[in-house]
Amino acid sequence: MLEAAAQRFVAQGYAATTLRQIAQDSGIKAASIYHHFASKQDLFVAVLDEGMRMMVDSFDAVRASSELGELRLRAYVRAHLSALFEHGPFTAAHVAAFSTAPAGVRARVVPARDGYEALWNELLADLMPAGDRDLHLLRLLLFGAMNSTIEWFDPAGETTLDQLAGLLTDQFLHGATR
Amino acid sequence: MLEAAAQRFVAQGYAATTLRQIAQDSGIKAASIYHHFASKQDLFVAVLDEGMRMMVDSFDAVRASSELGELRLRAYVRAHLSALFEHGPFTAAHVAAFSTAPAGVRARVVPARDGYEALWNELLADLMPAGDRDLHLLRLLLFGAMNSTIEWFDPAGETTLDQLAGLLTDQFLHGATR
DNA sequence: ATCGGTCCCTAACAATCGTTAGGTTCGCCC
DNA sequence: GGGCGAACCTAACGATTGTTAGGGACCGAT
Repeated sequence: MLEAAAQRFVAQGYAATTLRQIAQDSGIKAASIYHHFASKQDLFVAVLDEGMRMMVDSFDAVRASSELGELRLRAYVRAHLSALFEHGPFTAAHVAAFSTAPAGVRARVVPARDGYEALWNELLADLMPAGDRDLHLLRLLLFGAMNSTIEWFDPAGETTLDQLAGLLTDQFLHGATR
Repeated sequence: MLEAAAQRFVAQGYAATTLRQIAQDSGIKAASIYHHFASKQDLFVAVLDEGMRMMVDSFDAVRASSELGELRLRAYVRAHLSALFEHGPFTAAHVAAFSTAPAGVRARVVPARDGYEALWNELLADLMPAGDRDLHLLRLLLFGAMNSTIEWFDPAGETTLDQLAGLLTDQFLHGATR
């Protein structure tokens, strides 16, 4: 049921998604949702929290690997994309539907979000030390590029996720000109 | 009234925005909107089309300038950001609310959207000729980075729009490492 | 055998939505 | 000065929304 909800939230956003739609996708009736969640807001928060948990898990999995230097960043980018495209609709729901939720709901997800962003800030500070450039701003640009891929990238198309991760990492580190 | 509508669509998305809200912001009643637009969908399309028109205008203004090479790209990036932050909420509405609209409404705006994207594809092909790299993919990454700024950038903050345009251009062309 | 709890149902609630019908006011034009 | 259309109003429509009340079926434990 959580998965059906996530899929709807990805495709339609928070407000446009109906509890009756989610219920039908899950093979139950709308009122039955309230046996598992106290409100639509709670259901939404549960979906987004699950999505964020998966991103952190993906991140931690790379931490245990032994890649070095540039390949290391590439592995993290690949992990981020993997959570977005390969680990169910939860993470995609977080990225796509977060901004469509009312402010009150968004605030409940921000802490988990901040935690993940902090991981990336530390990662970039670790991989690209020294220099007066603003790593926080660069991280935001990287996130913008990575997260926007859900709007156009098709993992079943010509380009593979590995290739996309490679292109993203290479472009981020060395730019579009070679 | 179009402006009030755009502001609401930016902040809340399509589905969560009520005609009664837009009407109240405009100092009229909800039913009076129907004297200017045939439906909520038409109003939304009008807002997004206006936003896209402003982006194209911004783009064309740079075309008339005489910047060369790297500075030229930077001027285009600055123009894109300018449309996003300085030319009213229409362009921001397009970027932020497009994905929150039902598919039928989105389809009506796609042509104008495609036109603008084609301008950028030509621009990049012109500025960065030769090379087997996929300019279309790189353009999507650049758009992702640029458009995501509406979610966090504050033009009244420490960093100016000029600085942000510089950082974006530099990072896109030469990467985050120097 | 019966209790408690889980899971789901039907039926309905008040609220709010986009939209329509019909009327009023105002200024412009012949 | 009579007509006309633009701009706005009030009032209401049917549909849909999130949510609640109350009940039935099944389960394992007592």
